[in-house]
Amino acid sequence: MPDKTDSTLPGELVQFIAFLRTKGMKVTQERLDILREIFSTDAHFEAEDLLIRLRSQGKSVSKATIYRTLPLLLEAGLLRQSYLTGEKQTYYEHTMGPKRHEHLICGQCGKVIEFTSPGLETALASVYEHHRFRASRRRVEIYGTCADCESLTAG
Amino acid sequence: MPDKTDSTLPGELVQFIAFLRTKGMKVTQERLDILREIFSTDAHFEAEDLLIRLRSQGKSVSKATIYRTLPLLLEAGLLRQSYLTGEKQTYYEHTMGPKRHEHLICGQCGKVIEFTSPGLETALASVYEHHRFRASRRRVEIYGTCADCESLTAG
DNA sequence: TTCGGTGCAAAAGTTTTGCACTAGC
DNA sequence: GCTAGTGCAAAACTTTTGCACCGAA
Repeated sequence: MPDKTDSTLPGELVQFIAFLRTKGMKVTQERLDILREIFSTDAHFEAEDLLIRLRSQGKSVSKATIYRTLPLLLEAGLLRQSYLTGEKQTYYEHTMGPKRHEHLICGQCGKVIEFTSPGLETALASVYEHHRFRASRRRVEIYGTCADCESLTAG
Repeated sequence: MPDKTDSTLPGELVQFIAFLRTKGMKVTQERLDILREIFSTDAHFEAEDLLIRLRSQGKSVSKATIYRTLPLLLEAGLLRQSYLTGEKQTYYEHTMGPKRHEHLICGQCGKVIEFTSPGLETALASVYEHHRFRASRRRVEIYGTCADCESLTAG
């Protein structure tokens, strides 16, 4: 078995293992399986999704362990909660490094348009400075109607 | 009983009643009680809170009716979902006309700092234009550490 | 009078927890 | 070997739904 701290491992694995060691927690197979599965796609997901995906890979991780692991990943900064897809359950998405983007969400067709805006960065930076706030993560979601759906309605 | 469309009624009531009539739905005492209670404070709340608040006023509205009414208020644009306070249940807050604000949320002490930013408005307006997106509501939440907690940590 | 709305209670669905067993360290 | 972590199943909670009765239009 390769050394788990091998520098060729994906960054999120290294980060999670370091996080666990720092907190004196054990690096278990289940925790690594969950992390790997989460980072295997960019999709939003909920706890149940993760269970199904893991099962389909032959990994048998219990739902309880998933529910116990997700808060760890949030705390480690590897995961963030997302509320894009649904309104009832808790949805998650992994953090993929510094390339952050915001979302325009169409209430008609559900389409999610990602965008970045230098002007937004500037405006927020000045807000942080004014409030002496140290920002770590954020959620910018704009709900409305996309161009396609708008033209359908107008048509 | 005064005419429910009396122009001296609070705007949100007029708006809700108009919404109900437009959809051919009935203007019931329960629906009005729920709306009034929601607009009686600016606090975030969840369905259960609302039930307790209504009960304490002697209004007996069932939980089922609350759960059936909240989606109507969302659809009418009088309510929006908020995820500030908790991570599990669905939290709501009423929309209070045009005075919208964004939130800085301290992960240490839980403080919520509201802010507005003309620069942010400008940046978003240009994003909408670029994507020909018609925005109706939004959520801008920045998580991090407030100045007070930061100075405590820095010692 | 007539349906849509409400309350109640049961059901459905999500998340948490107690406990015995397993596996990292 | 010691203890944290896991799986299972039950519990705790939130939200939805079926049905009989009620009340707004």
